[in-house]
Amino acid sequence: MPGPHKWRHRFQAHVTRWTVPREAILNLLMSRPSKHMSAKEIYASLYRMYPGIGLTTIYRTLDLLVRAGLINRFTSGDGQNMYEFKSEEKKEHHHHLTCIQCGKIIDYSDFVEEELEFIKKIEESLARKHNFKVLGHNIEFYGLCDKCK
Amino acid sequence: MPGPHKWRHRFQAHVTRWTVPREAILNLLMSRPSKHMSAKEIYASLYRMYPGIGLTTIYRTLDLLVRAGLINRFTSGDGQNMYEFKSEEKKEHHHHLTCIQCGKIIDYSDFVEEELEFIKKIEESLARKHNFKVLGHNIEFYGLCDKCK
DNA sequence: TTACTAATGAAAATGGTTATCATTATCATT
DNA sequence: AATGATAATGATAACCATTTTCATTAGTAA
Repeated sequence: MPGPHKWRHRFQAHVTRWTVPREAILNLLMSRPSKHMSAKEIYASLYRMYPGIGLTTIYRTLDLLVRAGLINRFTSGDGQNMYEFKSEEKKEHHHHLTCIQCGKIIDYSDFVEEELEFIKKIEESLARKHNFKVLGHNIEFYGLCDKCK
Repeated sequence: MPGPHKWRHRFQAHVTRWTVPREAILNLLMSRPSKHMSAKEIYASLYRMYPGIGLTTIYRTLDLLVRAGLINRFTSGDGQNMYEFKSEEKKEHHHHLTCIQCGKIIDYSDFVEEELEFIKKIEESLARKHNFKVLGHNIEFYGLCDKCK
């Protein structure tokens, strides 16, 4: 039986049952804010304490957490999805810098104000022009990190 | 034996031989600027005129074209890669709007000037701060299109 | 405590992409 | 134009992240 949890209620708006795997996965992601992990990495991290949790459940729970808005999903360069806990603080809004050589991912969070302004302008324009409801965005830069240059 | 081609020389800076499949694939992408196609769609489109071209070669050639800077690759919402001919005209610089419901992709190219300014600022900052050489970026919005709202 | 059924996990399936390798075709040289 | 070295091709199998299936387990309301 899983215990109480800060996010339990928010999560339960999206699913009916609060279970051990769901708590474990959410805890793991929360314990490392803005740390990117793949489904397999999460599986491996949890294996010692929860050997019973299967990869399938990891995937299903990550889907739920994304839908509940508690974590972000983004595609790393090599085709697999990465997940990270979504902080509520605006100052931690950030994007990713991916090295196309070694795959290293750097977070950056400069120009957040300007970016938000820019994004807002675009969203308004898109809504007007294409009658499109913008729900989110991905901004990502790629290139070569210091070691791979 | 493949024929002459506007991009032949540019392409050959990256590979040694100019072949029929390479010409066919490049021609197809060029004939539909800013049309997004998956490897399979390209395969299907070429099948009537070139039944001998295999999917493997499509993938390999697309890689080459991306490396040669002649086409763009981006990941569509459902995980597969999409390709489009990269126009040289700055005015055709654009990004994508993906409907998370039906998968429809809309190009938009508003605020290009502001965006380029914004991007440049970020790239400079990243280069300075992380000693990172920015080679490109992806900006993508997702949400609900008019039909799926 | 019970009963309902959502959630789980093992295994198999799926699907896009990549590796292998024998065969073919390009192109500099003859 | 013919040759030959080897880059490129294509059929097949392999790969690998993710999803589906389905029998079993466990949360929750009663």
